[in-house]
Amino acid sequence: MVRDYEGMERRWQSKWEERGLGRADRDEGRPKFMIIFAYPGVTGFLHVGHLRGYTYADAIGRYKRMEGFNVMFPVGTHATGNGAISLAARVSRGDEGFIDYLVRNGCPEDRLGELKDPAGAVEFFNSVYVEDYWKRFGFLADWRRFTSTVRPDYGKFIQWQFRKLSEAGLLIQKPYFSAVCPHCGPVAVDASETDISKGGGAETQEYTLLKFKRGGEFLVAATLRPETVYGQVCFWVNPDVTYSKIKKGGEVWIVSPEAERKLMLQKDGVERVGQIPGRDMVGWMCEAPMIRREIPVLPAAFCDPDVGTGLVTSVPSDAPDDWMSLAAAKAGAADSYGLPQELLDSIVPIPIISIEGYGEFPARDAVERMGITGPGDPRLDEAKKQVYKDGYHMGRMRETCGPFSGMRVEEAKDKMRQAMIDSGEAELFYDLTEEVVCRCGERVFIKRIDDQWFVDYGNAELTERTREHSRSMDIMPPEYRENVRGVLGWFRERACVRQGNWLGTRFPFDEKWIIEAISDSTLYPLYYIISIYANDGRISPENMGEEFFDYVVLSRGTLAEAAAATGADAGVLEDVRRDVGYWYPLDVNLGGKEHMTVHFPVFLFNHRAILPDSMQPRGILVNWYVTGKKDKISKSKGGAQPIRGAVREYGADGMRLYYAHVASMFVDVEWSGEAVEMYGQRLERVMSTIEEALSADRESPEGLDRWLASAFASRLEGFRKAMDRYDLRQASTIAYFEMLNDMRWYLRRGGGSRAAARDAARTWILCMAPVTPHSAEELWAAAGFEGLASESRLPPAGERDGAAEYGEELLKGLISDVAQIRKVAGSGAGRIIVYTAPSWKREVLRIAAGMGSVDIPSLTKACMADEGLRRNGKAVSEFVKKVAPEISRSVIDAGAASSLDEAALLRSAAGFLSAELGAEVTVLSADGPDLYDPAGKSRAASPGRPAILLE
RNA sequence: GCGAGGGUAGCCAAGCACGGAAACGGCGCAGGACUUAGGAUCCUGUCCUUAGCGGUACAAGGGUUCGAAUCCCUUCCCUCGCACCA
Repeated sequence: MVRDYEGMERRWQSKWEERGLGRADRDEGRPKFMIIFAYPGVTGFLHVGHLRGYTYADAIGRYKRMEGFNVMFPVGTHATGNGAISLAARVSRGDEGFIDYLVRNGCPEDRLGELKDPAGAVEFFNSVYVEDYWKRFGFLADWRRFTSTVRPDYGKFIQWQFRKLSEAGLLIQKPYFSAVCPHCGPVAVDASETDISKGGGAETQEYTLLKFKRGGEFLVAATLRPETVYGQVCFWVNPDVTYSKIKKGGEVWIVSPEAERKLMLQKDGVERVGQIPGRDMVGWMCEAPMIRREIPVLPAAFCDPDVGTGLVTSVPSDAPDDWMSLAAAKAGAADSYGLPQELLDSIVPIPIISIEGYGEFPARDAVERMGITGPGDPRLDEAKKQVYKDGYHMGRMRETCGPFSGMRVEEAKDKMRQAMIDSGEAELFYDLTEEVVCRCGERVFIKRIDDQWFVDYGNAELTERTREHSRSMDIMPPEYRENVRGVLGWFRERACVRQGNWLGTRFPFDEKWIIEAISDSTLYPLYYIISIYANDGRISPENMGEEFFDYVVLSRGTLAEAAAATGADAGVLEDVRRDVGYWYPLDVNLGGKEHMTVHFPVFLFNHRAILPDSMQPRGILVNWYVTGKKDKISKSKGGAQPIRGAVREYGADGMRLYYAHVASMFVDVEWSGEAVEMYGQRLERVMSTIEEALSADRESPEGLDRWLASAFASRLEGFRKAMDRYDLRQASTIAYFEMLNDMRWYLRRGGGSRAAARDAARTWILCMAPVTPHSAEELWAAAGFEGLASESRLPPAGERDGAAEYGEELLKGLISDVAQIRKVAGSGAGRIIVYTAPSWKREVLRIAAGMGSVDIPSLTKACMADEGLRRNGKAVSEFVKKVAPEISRSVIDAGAASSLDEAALLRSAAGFLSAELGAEVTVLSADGPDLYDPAGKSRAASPGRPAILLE
């Protein structure tokens, strides 16, 4: 049967909407449950991966609703930053590739104009997320509470958050080094290149500037390896570059013009006082820092004026470039400068670091291994990295390194740098590893920002209190529960504001700053409780000053005071306050694994820093990704399966089931359309089986209805347990596989009583409702059950019937055994004889069932006390030896096995068995008189495992 | 390097926090059923052996235990994070 997914989905979605199922209103008589997922950033279309986590949140919310909770599941978007700005800019300048991407994902061409404005882009995508993704997937969210971080009311909340952080003494100011465009202000340098047009792979490196004294001036070299200063033997200058002399703090420095420009952004009072060609510096002597030794200045072409300061100190022992250039200079490359040969000869490398696997000069070993022969070799870069990496992680300082001898390189590096900074021989300097160009076309540099604000997440008391609280939380997966404490521990100050062309909230203490993207998106679950009042106009942003939130969130002051201070209606204020008290704390914050090191820790910190004990979050749930064939199907690459097309093709329920069941929440899954299709078919089968069950109307074989009820009671119990620990996969296995098998067995066995089938179907459909709600409603309506499945309660736990379950297992086992035997025996049998266990064996099990713990000696003893059994002593003790361990391991349910009349059951099922096995089935009791048993099989018969003879 | 996680049958993937039946499922494959036909559906099988009850198995090797994929130790291999990116 081909179903019209979209029509069916829309039909039920509008029913839910009519009934207001997603709406969450305070109801003090009912327990509440509040769940959110970390809202997405507004940077374009989402892909099928994002819906994985969102679907989990909806399914959990639906389940809780069906268990009687008043559920709040709100949604929103995060538009802070420059995602929307750069998006708008790309549309404005007619970026073809980007516009093509938009159109491919379903953006109507006549709406492209709206996207030229960042605010328009935000609104456009807000609507895409809500209408095309979340509603289309059938989420029962409270749409009235939708909010976005760039809305004015949200901004008021964030400003309040920062006032409270300040109150708690957690806002601090100190200098900070950030990538900045001279026009646009601070930019994000990352692989997505949203702010920049070139250099997304660049990293910020911390150089140590080393000052080499010559007369009253300093030649300034930049190094990443301050630990190598003991190996300095000469100094490199590029003879073809004209260097700048700059004044810096009363000193005169010589650096490249590029470095001069960079230094002006990072140091105070830098100005140019002269110039000098590099050529003129060749042959100078200068005093190296730390070692205070005079070393010569030599020419080297590899000195790039745009890297560091364009001047380089030479440590040939550990720097492949230096090693090659020194060799070249000695071999005559420096001849034209008239340097005395004795001087060149006197320059000999000094071994300073010992690394396992290397000799006394790691640089020499590296170049030799790679077969590098000259200074211009491009592989020198790789050699450099290798030596650096090995040296840093495995090296130790040799005895040539004065007080640092014997130290591990990792440690010596910091100590030596600090020592030189303290003695005034060195300073720090930051630079990007490659050229970075802003979208506006300007070059991006690292700039010092003096009055940068930070949130002090390194605060020891806050850290401790936050860790303490995290211990009491429900955090999944369990590894993360442990790990999060570590993450909280290493968190330090975090820059929380920035300048430039950014969307976001103004920093309340200095309006030139805008609060950055993490800081404004971690306390926000709380705001969903309030956003509804702003959205429907009961409160306006003007009412939302500090006193407003102080009152409604922290219950500070009196209602009258709050009403007077805020200008808001007192009744409304009181409602908001009571709402907050009712809904908070948040029960589950669900987010992708990328949040583990940033969002979740800050989420915990902010709650702990600002809110009282009673409002601390209760749970965190982390979901892993859906990945593409090769790499992550990221938003920025745009190549992922668009959601619109996918949901049309596979159906919302098919995709929801795929997400829920394809793997545990805590592993990455590779997207596969085929797999989704499989789940669609699976769902189809479930539906048609339920439909078949609902239409059943015949008499079931004796006991089978009791079995069905018992089986579904057991499934329901398992389903609840799984859902209660948010194990959607296990729950789905039960609802879409195990229940299906049970029902199919029931029908196959000839079951079909109307009442029993409908009862089971009711439970079954309700178990489907969290993950595949549309299909569930469809079936619910077809069955004629009252109301909507989504607003029904899950039935209470049902009664189990051990004997009935045992009996059906017996039949399944028997069929399987016969098939096994047939397989190895070759041909099929004409007649099947089944021998049930003799009554004395059942008697043994009956005795065992009455005992607490069962072991061989005690069971044997107990059996021998029985006169009837004692007559059969030898066989009994043998049987006990075999069966006692199985009972104690609960392989066998002794109670059920002994109480069931197997012979009667098998005889009554003989017709069924004959049909199933395609052969006449005769049931005999192993202790019957005049037993027909030509092969002596009957001796093997035991309860639960009848003996079989194929003829 | 530091921190974390993992290696399960042809493939994907549960189980491992609380050790107890060759190890949930799915896909693939094989046989059968239903069919004009079937990529649809249903049944059965799918480590070796064998008329079902045996053997060997959960990266490799040791250990603890009556019993280990599950606990401990060693080795090999593979991911991920290391920050200002929701």
